[in-house]
Amino acid sequence: MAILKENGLKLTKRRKEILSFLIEENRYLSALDVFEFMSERYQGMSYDTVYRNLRDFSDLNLLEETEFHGEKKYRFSCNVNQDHHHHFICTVCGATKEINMCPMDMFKEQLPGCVIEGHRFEIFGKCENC
Amino acid sequence: MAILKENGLKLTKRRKEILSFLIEENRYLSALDVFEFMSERYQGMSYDTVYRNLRDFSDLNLLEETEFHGEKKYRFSCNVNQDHHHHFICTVCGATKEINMCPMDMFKEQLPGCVIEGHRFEIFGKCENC
DNA sequence: CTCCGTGCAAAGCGTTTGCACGGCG
DNA sequence: CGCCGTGCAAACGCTTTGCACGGAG
Repeated sequence: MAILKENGLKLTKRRKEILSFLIEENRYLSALDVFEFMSERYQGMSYDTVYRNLRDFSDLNLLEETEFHGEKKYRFSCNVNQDHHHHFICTVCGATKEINMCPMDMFKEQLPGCVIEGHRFEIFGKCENC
Repeated sequence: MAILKENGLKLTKRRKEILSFLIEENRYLSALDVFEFMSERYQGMSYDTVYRNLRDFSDLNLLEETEFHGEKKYRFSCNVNQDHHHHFICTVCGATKEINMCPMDMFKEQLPGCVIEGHRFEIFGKCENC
């Protein structure tokens, strides 16, 4: 949590709770998911605060951010493991499982003239609980 | 184009032009891209018509649909090659290059209890023209 | 001549922003 | 006590929908 202070962000109750919740849940959540959880604890909790904080956390690389295929909303998940990895993602509950294989390791530059800036590899499906 | 008729869609001038444009461009385009092109040909061309047709084409699997990472809008590209494949995608112009390697071939089910429903593998970067 | 396709307008959804108050440090 | 964080409200961008007219079959 020290990272927050280092970047000039104050350690408010709401921030702590949002982060704790994401760490505890350990899966991809929408802003609405977080908002609903927070609303149970703070009456009058506002959507904007959730968004702003998720955005701030994400900018500090505390979170992983993705969009499920065909969905237009952002999904956030707390990034404890800083190593490069990919995910199996449950499209029902957002649960993730780390996949250590990276297709880029197998993929030897067959793109003459192109500058590779990033990649994305995600497996979607239903986890054992859904 | 016969597919349209088979599914009860009429062959209108706008439809033909939208499809031709997508085939000719051979890259991921936003609805706005298509709208702007169409507007040059038909004054009074409406956004809704573009959307409706892109949606219809996509539902008939005539198009590939994706969202660039961090973008909230849909991108469409005409799917001539029906074989399973992945893409290098230029984040500037939307140009694509087919990648024949599929990471799922290397990936032997290490996800006990999970039902795999789909996957996504995309490489992002700049193409030789951008 | 009958429907489907279209343009127009408005609504919808998720997200972002401006402003003034309130609480952390 | 200064400034960042927050709630409220409104705006935003992209997409979708309802309705009545117009064109394809």
